[in-house]
Amino acid sequence: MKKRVLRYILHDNAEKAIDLALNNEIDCIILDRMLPGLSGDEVLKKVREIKNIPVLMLTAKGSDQDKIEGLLLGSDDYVVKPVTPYEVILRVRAILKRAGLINLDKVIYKDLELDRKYFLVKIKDEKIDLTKAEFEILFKLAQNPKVVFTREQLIDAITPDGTIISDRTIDTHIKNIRKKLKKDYIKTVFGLGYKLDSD
Amino acid sequence: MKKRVLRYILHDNAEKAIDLALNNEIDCIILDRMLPGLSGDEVLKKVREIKNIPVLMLTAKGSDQDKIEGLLLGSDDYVVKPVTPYEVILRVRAILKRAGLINLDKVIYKDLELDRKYFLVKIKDEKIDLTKAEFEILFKLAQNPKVVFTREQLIDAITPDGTIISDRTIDTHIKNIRKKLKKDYIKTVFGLGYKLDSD
DNA sequence: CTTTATCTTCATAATTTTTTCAAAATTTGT
DNA sequence: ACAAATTTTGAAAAAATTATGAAGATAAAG
Repeated sequence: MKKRVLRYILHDNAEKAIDLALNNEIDCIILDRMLPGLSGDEVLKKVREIKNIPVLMLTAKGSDQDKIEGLLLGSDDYVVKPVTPYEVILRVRAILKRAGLINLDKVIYKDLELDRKYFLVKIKDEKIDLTKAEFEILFKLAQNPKVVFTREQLIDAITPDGTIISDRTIDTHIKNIRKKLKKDYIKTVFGLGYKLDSD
Repeated sequence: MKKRVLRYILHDNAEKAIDLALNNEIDCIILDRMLPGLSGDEVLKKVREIKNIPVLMLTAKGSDQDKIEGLLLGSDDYVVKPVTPYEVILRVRAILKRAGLINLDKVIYKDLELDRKYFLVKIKDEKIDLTKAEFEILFKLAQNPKVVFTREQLIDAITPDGTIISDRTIDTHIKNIRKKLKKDYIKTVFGLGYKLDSD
């Protein structure tokens, strides 16, 4: 899949938002239902008449009736405020995946490339064979580079439910991953865990 | 996360409070259960019918039954009076964090930037490596710049429960932090402790 | 069933961090 | 300026954490 920049609209003026949406290459719209001027519903309708851009509807109202209305109008998903920024990100990712704009099974970090679909690890076109546990750990790290993961979090990535295994096991997996990727992508953060970072 | 002013309601009249909550951009409500006029529970119910604003319930009743009631009605947290102002602040911060309105993991002071999520310290885009104890101390100082912290308070920041370690240990940590950040952000207040301040 | 690969644990070595200590330097109040 | 109290600092001991090789346990494959 071609690499691409994701563009989005986040605007406090309805007319301008519509104009931007229709006249630019936009991948996703996060739409607040309560805009000054036109309502979010009207914006959605106007945009949809012309272009079929994925839309995440954001609203303060929380009744089921509202949910149904919003989805019927054609928004691709619907969240009720207050909502954490992280949740919004998750929803947008899901929408973009559905629309085929991004591939969540693939992660690239520097010259490292992981693909869950084919269970493949490449480093500059050179294939690396990792075991399942090793792959899952590296994938989790690569999904959020620079973020520190505790051993417990990494255990969650390799055991489905709350199976109980020792923290030391993660150390061993990390050791083996490091040996297979010659360069040391994984940095240990003393007392906390591991992260994927070069510096 | 965008910087923003936090707005709150603290009012002695239930009807006015409801009116204010519904017709203004409010981020959080601190609600006393015993209001003249309508009860706090009723206010909460009325507000929640329309808007989903985070609510901290404040009450004199202390039975478990009350706690359950309050939470069921939809308040996000619940404290029993008497309560210190500081505790209220802590609770509100926790609520706002949960609601995604503030990010407690990040602190910025002048050209100093701490991020707990990435366990990262930057000073004007230059990364600094701190140990866990050093990070916790600097984080606590940076969270409340200009506030003087005793060595005992700083010990609390690096030891989970009341582990007993010497005051001199803090001196050493401060020394090491100062060495790593070249500029001296930390000012010692003779006879009291340390604070983060330039003047 | 046997063999092989993978996962996990364990013990020890290596590393890093935390804490203490004591002498030197600084600050404060008289 | 002096004495008392407090802080700074470098060095070293103590504690905690991580790396590693080897070996046992488990699962997968032939």
